Amino acid sequence: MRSEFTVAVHCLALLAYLPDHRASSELLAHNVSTNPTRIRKIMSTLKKSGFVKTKEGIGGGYELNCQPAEVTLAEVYRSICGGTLKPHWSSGNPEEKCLVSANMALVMDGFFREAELYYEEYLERNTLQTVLERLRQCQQKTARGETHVHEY
Amino acid sequence: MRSEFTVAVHCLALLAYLPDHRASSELLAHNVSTNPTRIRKIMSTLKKSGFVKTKEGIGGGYELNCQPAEVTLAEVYRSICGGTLKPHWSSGNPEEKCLVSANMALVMDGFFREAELYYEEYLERNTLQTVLERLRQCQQKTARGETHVHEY
DNA sequence: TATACTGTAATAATATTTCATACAGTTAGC
DNA sequence: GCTAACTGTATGAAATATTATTACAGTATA
Repeated sequence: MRSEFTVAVHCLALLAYLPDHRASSELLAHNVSTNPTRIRKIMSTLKKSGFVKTKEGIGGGYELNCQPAEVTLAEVYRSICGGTLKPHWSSGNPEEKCLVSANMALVMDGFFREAELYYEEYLERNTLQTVLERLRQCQQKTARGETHVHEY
Repeated sequence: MRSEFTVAVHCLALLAYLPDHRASSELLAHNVSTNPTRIRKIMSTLKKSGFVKTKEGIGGGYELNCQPAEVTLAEVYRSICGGTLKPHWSSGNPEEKCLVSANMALVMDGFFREAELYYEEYLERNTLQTVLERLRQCQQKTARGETHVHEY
């Protein structure tokens, strides 16, 4: 579920990076290395949260609907997979009389929920702009001085 | 992988809770609601990190080897599943010429690694003692005034 | 009206997680 | 020494979650 967050950030970053800030699900899918259906599902969620606009029909696709410097990763995270840091599996058994077994699931839920807030606090400090900056830092490291042909 | 953390905390908390701080993998497995093999694997890791002592043979089992108030959840977390917050799936394709596609995996890795530090920072503030306290709070809420028979 | 899109459902393929079984090695007590 | 009750670990099966594929209805453009 957390890889959906990666995909969402990737798509938003790519839209921010592209000169016209627009792309189809097929183009996004190829760039992300996944399939268009997955992209459409995730972008559909991002649309509901207002990060992108969509246009159906010929010449349609997805268009960035926000300022890269103003959208934090925490907002994207919550939109896509907030509350998913706790594991699916739960420990103990509520039917048991033992204090530990009966309540451990509940207690751990609390810890995971609170820890997630700290997690989000970090994401809060980073925006789509930060992502673009880090991408450009990669470029400087791997191909200092060279110019790339960008094949979207 | 993060549910292993839950199991580890559960086992350590139970050992801390039990009067003699000792239990076999079978007893732990039943209390946690899982199988002894899983418990032994996790406890084996906790042993290597020094949180518990083990004794093989008749009358053997696991024994707490630390002070509940001094062991933070962050230490347990790192012992069991540090570095597992980033998803298995990676976005993009390093072979692509596009800056975004080529480097997104690397950039997201960085974010996940740093976010995990914030996550651990929260766990740092909580110890096995905290877990026991929260368990007792559950008891107060659900069965105020009643005495429980504890069937380990 | 044909074409190129999104939105979404349904299902297949794959990967991960959890469980079950088995057995070698260890220790204690008889 | 022998047996019984443990841990440590390997291996494979079962259950579950994730990702990919296919299909098609709805929409906008030319």
